[in-house]
Amino acid sequence: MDDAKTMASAGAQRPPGEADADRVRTNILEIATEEFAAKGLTGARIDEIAERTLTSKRMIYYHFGGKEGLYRAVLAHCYGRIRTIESTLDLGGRPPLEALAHLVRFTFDYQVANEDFIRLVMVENIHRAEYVSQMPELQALNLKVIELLRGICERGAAEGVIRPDVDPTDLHMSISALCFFNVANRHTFSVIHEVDMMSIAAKTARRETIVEMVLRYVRPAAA
Amino acid sequence: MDDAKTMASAGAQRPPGEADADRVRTNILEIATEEFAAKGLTGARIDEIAERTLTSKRMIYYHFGGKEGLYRAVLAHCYGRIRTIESTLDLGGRPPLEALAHLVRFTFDYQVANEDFIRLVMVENIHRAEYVSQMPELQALNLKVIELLRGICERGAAEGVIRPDVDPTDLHMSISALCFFNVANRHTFSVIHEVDMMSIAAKTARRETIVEMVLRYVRPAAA
Amino acid sequence: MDDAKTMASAGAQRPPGEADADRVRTNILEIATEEFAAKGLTGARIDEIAERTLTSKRMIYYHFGGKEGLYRAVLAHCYGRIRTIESTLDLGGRPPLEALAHLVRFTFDYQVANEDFIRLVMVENIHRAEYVSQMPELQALNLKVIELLRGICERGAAEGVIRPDVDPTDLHMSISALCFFNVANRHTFSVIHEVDMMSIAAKTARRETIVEMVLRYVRPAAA
Amino acid sequence: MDDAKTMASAGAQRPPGEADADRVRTNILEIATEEFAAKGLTGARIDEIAERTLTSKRMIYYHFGGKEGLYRAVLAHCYGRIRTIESTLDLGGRPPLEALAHLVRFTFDYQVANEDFIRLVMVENIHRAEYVSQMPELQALNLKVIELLRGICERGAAEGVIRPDVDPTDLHMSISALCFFNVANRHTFSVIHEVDMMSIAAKTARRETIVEMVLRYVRPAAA
DNA sequence: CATGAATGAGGATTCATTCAT
DNA sequence: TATGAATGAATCCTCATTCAT
Repeated sequence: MDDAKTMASAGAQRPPGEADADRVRTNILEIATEEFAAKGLTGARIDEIAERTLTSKRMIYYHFGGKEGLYRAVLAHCYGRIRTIESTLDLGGRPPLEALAHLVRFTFDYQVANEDFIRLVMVENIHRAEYVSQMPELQALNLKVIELLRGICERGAAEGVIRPDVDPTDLHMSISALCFFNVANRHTFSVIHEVDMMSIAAKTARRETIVEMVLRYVRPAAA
Repeated sequence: MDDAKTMASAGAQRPPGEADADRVRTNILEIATEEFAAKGLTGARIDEIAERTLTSKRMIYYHFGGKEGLYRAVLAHCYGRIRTIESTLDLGGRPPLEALAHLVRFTFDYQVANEDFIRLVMVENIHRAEYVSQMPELQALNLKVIELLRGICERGAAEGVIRPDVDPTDLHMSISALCFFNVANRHTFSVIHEVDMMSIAAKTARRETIVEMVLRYVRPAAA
Repeated sequence: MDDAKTMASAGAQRPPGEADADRVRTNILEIATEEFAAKGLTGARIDEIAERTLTSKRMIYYHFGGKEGLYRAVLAHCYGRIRTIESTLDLGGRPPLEALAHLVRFTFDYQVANEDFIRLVMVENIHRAEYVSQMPELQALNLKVIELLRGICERGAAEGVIRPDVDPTDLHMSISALCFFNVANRHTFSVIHEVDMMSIAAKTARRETIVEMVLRYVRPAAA
Repeated sequence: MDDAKTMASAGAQRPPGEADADRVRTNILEIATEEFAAKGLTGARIDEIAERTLTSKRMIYYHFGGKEGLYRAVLAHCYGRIRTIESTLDLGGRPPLEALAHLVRFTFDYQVANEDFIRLVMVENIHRAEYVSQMPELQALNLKVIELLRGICERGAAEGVIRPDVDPTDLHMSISALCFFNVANRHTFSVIHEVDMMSIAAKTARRETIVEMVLRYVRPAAA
């Protein structure tokens, strides 16, 4: 988020209003992400978004075309960020099971730290993925995480510490499911079951349950 | 629909208007469940619900007070149904691990068969459980499933086939998470990863992965 | 216009709000006719129309669906009126040429008296008949005037006072063109040519020119 | 477009910017004519005009002051063109009736070929000639056609082939009305009466009807 | 001359809810 | 209980025009 701003004040060889426009767009995008995450596509109000930005409602239409265009831009931005962040993951040197545990903890922590993103995915699923399906740049995003998991599985199978029949995509789904639920469904789950899911202790405990679950799942029966 | 009518006018010793009113309420509730599940609380339209109903918009206000009242009634009805259905589960005679596997498969199948309920839970989480928190009858619903799991865990621990430190609520969360994701996030996941999640084969495979994951998680290390 | 009102206060055996609703619709229609005729479809403002009616903007949407729906209703109403009015024309007893002259004068007078209708037709032509083409009830309106002209031509031909090769539709087009121009183009024509087209004298003179032109056109060369 | 550029930069002794400015003005004017003719003054969009232009929106404001200024310029340009074109008409040598027929055919053909102009006149009449009235250069444009008609009538009267009481302006109005209708009202007329007005055959037939009508109108009764 | 960005006032439309009968 | 009509406060969006560079 801050990158654009930093770059703008630094580089400055480019056309005049460009840096400003970028800042305006980024600003709108930030607020819109929060609003759409908080209230959904239908629940969010263009007026409220505009009010919270540094510019006017009119600029939302100028830069993003409308409510749907803004929502699409928010989706694109959020999905884009994961790719970027995933790239920072370095699992190279670790033994397979340790790498896997690290990946699970990373996923858990990322989702906990990015509730907005989780909620946007929920919102998009309420809309039956109607918008991401129409965004070619998001289809087959080919998240690096799948490749990482494939590498781990292959190395682990070679070393005999991971069952050879574990499917990377299926494994990713399990990890995602376990981590996602903790953020997405925490509100109803904690009310219905009267349990705490927000404290650091609860989160840590849950995270380790998930790590354990994943490791036990991939390990060969006799390992 | 017609069944309700038949039953109502047949079995009833009560004043005629009462059965009618019941039928009207049930009818509205069914349509509203579909609409709220399909479009969320903000996205659903009172006019559309009324139009699909056998009665008029006025009746929604008469019986449920308004949009929020109707939404609350829908939540109450859906959560109530789980309790009812859970009661039909008979795991008594089975050995612990078999009972657990059965419970997981039941949970998976129920969620697949009741997408509307899953989506309503998503919707409610988007609203940060604002409505279920205000419904005393839903708080501490004490779902029977927790008791079932506790029984399984205890019997399993006694028999040495389940680790003694498995927490029933934590286990329920894992099962729920794995099953829920399959319905809730199927739209985005299948688009992003270009995988099929809707075919019977895909569902069955996924279900067995989940069973496996849960069983491996609870079994003692050397079992 | 007044019919609905009259009937409503007279008949009164029907459901309660119906007469009122009719009056509301009629009122909106009247104002809308004026506004669309005065400023065109794009130029007219829903707010202004609403302000001039006895009800609110919301009612326009309730009864007519929107700006286009209202415009369509206005077109339907105006075209419908001609049919009705044409039916009052009684040319039966007159000799062909006299009947024709009468019809021309009637057309001229009707158009002069109904400038709004003329302007709506202009507006619709600016829109390339986009709306009337989509109104099945207006296509092949089968205006009675064509039948009247056909009758006149046939009788006239039989009596030898009208050329046998005059086509009724072509003749109608000529009459329409001559009358229409007088209302439709009066503003630019009178400015460009500095002539009066609004005085009663000017209108009468013009009307007789048109009658003359039409009669001379249909008469056999040697008649 | 490119021709203009070539010619401008080639033949010109003038300051280079001037030719450019001319080119820009002409380009804007052409596009604006199309847009105003297509959608009317209210319906046309400055943004759309600018987009279709080779330059930017700013230039419209620079050269024409705004939407109304541009519309005025378009009117001036179109009316100016008729005068120019009318001047090419040479009826001198022909006998009066032949000259008249020629003039009618010319008028008809010009209007068919210049639909944009016809539509602009319609648009201006929708605005009750509000703009042409305020353009001194258009008032009393003294179209040459009136003079031509006066000449024809006088010669014809002298020769006894045209009634002496035919008024040139009135005759012009009749010719205009008959020709104008064919272009202006073709959309509604062809829909309502289910007739073809666009084919070459239909146009030719209609043109000859008009010629006939005009000639019969001016000829002395016994001619 | 040229361009992208910005603006405020206006304009069409929708929504949950209530009223009259 | 039932129904069509009515309402006002939003809500999304568009337009002609101007500014900064």
